[in-house]
Amino acid sequence: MDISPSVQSFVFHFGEMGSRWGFNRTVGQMYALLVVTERPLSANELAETLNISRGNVSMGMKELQSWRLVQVSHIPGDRKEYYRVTGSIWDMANTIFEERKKREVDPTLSLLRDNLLEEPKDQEEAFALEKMQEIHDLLEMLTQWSGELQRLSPEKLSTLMKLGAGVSKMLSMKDQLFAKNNQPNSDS
Amino acid sequence: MDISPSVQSFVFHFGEMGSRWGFNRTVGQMYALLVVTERPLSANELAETLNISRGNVSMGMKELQSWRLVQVSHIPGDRKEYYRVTGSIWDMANTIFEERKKREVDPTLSLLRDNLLEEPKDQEEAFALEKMQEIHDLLEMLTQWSGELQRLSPEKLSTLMKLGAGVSKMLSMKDQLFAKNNQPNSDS
DNA sequence: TAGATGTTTCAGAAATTTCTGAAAGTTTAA
DNA sequence: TTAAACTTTCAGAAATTTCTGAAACATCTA
Repeated sequence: MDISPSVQSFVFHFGEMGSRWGFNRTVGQMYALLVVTERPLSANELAETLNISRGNVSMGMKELQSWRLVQVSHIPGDRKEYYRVTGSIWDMANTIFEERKKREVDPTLSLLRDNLLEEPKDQEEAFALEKMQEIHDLLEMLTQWSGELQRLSPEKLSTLMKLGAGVSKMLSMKDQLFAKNNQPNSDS
Repeated sequence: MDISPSVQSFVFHFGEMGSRWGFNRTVGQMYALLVVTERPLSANELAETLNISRGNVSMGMKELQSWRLVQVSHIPGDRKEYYRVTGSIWDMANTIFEERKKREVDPTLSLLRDNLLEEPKDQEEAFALEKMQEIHDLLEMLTQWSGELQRLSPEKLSTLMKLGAGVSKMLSMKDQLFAKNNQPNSDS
């Protein structure tokens, strides 16, 4: 398959960046190509277009499926498997965040929690545990926060974004509002 | 230097995770050790404690300094250089986000912007450009948003976090507030 | 059942990244 | 100026990751 120069630069760039997001160069390229291509592509098309081996494509698709970023689809009367991305760009970002959280943050939280059960034996250990506690709390905050964002629809999110420098403002609004009611808490 | 088992597990874990955050195993270990150690450590102490070469420590400190995560400090009457982390855990998270943005997101945005200047030649290219536009917009949103968060004090952030499932609720409040385009209204 | 058309697997080759340690460089002090 | 105490550099060794391609496997059809 031929690709235009801008698609090519996009694909190469995401190959390089891909490693930062948890997959290797060729997997990043395969994903990028699928993102910007409307119709599903066969493994052979991917291999030829990107100049990589058929086996590599097979492994890459397996990995992207394990990330829930790619699905298989079939064309009636054709035995080949065709691949396409799952969902929108927003879904893509959500999925990547979620998977990375599962793979990176969750194990870290679990290790920190285990360590925090110990009693410090001396001043040095107490300091270390204090720092671990801080990291733990920070990660929990981020986790909770990102969960919130994920549950928002893209439309709502966009509204939120457009508030621009307003997050801080929103906070004081919230204070104002709840000052007059009596529940500062919005648990459900 | 001797380290307790929990510190050891912390250090090893951050060594493994470190690569996800943009630095390699030993750099991750060095940083983790500095985070949980109150007093500054010399290069030799780092090398001995982590069983790595002196040269590696030198390179690692250089890298962590380029990330603005570590600073050099001196002890009067001692010619050695001692290293310690800069700022709080919150500062650490901010710095890492900021640096990663600079290294990963900014170049991507710039590439996307360049590509988006092109006129699509056919339907396929139009689709590709559309997707690139969506990614561009998403990244801009995230960039703006994270800028907001960074400007918040940890205290305010904590308030925001405690809103818990309230972000969505807050949004509708905001709609209510601005619907009439006048001052806040105390009904809920 | 054989053969055609596809996919997956995985040993080891290739590429890349990381690490070591010796040599070179720097700074201080006598 | 020399020496001592320290740091940095970098060639190439070691470790790790990625990729290939041939063989094994799967499925369908005649």
